[in-house]
Amino acid sequence: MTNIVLSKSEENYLKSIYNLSDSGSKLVTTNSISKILNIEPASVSDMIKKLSKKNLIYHQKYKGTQISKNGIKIALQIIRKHRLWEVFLFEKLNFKWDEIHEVAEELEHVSSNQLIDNLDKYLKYPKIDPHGDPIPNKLGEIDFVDKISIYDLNIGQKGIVSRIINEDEEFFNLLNKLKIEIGTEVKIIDKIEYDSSIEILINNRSVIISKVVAENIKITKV
Amino acid sequence: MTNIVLSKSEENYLKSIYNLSDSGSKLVTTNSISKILNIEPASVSDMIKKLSKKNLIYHQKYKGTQISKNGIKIALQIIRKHRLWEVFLFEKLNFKWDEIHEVAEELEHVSSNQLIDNLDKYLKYPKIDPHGDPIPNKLGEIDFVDKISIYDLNIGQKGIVSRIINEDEEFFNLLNKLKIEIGTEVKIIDKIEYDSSIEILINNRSVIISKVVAENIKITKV
DNA sequence: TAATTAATTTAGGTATGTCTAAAATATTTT
DNA sequence: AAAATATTTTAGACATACCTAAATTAATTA
Ligand SMILES: [Mn+2]
Ligand SMILES: [Mn+2]
Ligand SMILES: [Mn+2]
Ligand SMILES: [Mn+2]
Repeated sequence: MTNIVLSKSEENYLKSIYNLSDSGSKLVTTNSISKILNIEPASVSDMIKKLSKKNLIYHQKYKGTQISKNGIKIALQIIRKHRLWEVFLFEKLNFKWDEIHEVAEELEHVSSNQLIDNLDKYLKYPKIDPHGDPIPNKLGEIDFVDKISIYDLNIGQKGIVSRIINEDEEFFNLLNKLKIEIGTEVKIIDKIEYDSSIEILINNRSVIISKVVAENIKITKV
Repeated sequence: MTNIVLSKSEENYLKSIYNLSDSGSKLVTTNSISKILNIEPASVSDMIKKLSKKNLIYHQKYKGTQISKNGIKIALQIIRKHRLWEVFLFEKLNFKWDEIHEVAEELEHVSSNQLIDNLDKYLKYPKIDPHGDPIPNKLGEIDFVDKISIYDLNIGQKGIVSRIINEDEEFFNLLNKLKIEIGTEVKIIDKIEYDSSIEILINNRSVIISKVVAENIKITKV
């Protein structure tokens, strides 16, 4: 139980690498990390060396980076903290959908196990965060996640919105406008060939959403 | 309303300088800052230069440091955050008296005005933290604080415990053992000349506490 | 396959916040 | 008022986490 202490930077890298790797399965490129963290590739190379030395990732020069078992464990704990804080901000402090992510990005680095476990209990052990993302438990166990988006449905099919991928403010504004939230039922009315946009039915209103938007809204088939 | 962004270090220095200065009235020595932050005097000198340049403190070489009006304003906001988080941890997350300070020391540096204002509202605008210290409001206004300790009472006088100065774990353990908390009534039975300790009555039990302990428990005269 | 382009790493540099050792100044003791 | 001691500052280093520019390697295109 030797609890390694990582810097805020190291934690952010680890979380990003985990997210980019599809839960640890894929190799991650230096450039992709650079883009997601807004840090130059040269600096990413530096940090990759550092995390490799700590055995949190494996790295082959010029080939790519893979997160280690231990790295995954730590990444999941950071994600757990991030999502629990998001629940807290949303449910208890009345933050809006698009306001929680940025603050959680800071709170996730406060390092106290007691803090996060008591918060978990206080929130009654939530299974998902306000965007529908699953919250790992204390042991790092995490629920299955819906992989089908609105874009994958056929005409006539129905789905319940279960997860919102993108956390941009712009995207949330659009969802608010469309009155789409976790639990909303959608039905595919038409698929428009011309620009791959999709006509859907929400609460008996018909709207057209672009392909990108449709792909960013995961659903459970009904 | 140009909100200056300070580093965690700068914030900690500013808070310490404010605390050491008796709310801004006294000059603060480099050594005293060094001791309280556990940082070498040479490093403190460096930071003093930095904060001076930002006009948060005034400094005369070899003479001492005074916190500026602006510095006080910022220090009070950090203290506000610290104490509100302590209330949250104590009341909502069931932390013990002696566990809250360390975690609040980290949470106080999360920089979101919305976060702290919503937290304040959620906690129903508490006036004091779990140690009895007053919480500055959004404008930095702070209530009068009791300056009389148990040690200052005469034999036969009564007081209500209003504030606990020291935040050491050891000290809290002692208070728990003595069953002293905020609101407890104490009455001075005797003053023991030999070692300046004091015999007091708590809930009809008589105990003897040392001078140091008596000085660290502030009271309101009854 | 050779040339070009893209991705990645290395080399060398900067700001921040700390340190130790030495110099400068202030305070206390004799 | 010297001398001794204590406090504070300066000088020079170091780790962290970034950067830009150049070198290396890989991938793509001609
Ligand atoms: Mn988020
Ligand atoms: Mn983060
Ligand atoms: Mn405290
Ligand atoms: Mn602090």
